[in-house]
Amino acid sequence: MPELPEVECVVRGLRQRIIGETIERVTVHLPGIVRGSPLDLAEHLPGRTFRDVRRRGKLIIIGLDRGLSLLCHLRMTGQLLCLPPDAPQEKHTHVIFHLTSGRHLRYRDQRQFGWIQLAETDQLAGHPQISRLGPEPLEIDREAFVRRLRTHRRQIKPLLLDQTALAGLGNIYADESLFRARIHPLRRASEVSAVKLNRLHGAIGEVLREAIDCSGSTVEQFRGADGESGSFQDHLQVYDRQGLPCLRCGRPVVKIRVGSRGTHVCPRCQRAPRNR
DNA sequence: GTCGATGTTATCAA
DNA sequence: TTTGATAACATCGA
Repeated sequence: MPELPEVECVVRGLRQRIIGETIERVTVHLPGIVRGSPLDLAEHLPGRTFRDVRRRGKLIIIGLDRGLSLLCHLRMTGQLLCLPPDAPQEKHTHVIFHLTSGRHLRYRDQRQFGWIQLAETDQLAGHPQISRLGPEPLEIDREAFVRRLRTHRRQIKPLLLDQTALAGLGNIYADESLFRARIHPLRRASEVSAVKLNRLHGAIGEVLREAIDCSGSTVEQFRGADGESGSFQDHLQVYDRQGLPCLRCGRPVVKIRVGSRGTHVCPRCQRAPRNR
């Protein structure tokens, strides 16, 4: 669930709530969630203070004092929640950071695909999770975006989902962006016209910004850092609208499979490539 | 009960 | 270079 807009909202929420807070102790209930040694958390974190919270692609980077950082990837169902200590401990709560104010920073993850990792702040640039990421879709300019995409012969949707090509898009916003740009997801990137790639750059920026303004999409169970839901799911134009009329032309939206991902398209607005 | 699907990504084989 | 399958896991709906 959490793609760039959702992760951005979590980051903003955390920024409000944990900067300046100090960690008192850490309890790890499911060691598998922690990359590296889970014992390191309990050993190195007490006494550290949160300095800043950033995002790179879908990765959350939490800076602590004295040279340490905490990386967190939510993958499918991860949640980072900053809550009062008396908030009921929900199912699938795997790690709890007890803060000196008494509040808790809790990591929850139903499917347990996400992870937390301790890293040295000055080594972050070379960290494999970070160094291989493509450009930020909200920062790359139009020319560079077009240049970058059209060098690939791949189908455009799997390319958009490839975090080394562009960092932060997931299934929902890939479908929404392609719909807005009126590009069929099976089109080879190298065969999409410059006009349409330009339009795609604009569409991605629009849809991501709108989603951030709506606090993200709560499609399954996404929630921000204080447990709030997003509302962008009410603005989705194709995602999960199979069988419903296209908002542009009225023809039914169809769901197909692209690169083994469920994919939503309007067959009239997004013309399929001839071959296949 | 069983099957298929679910927003992510790493890895392996073709 | 690109693709497809598989796997990690829990849950929901048909």
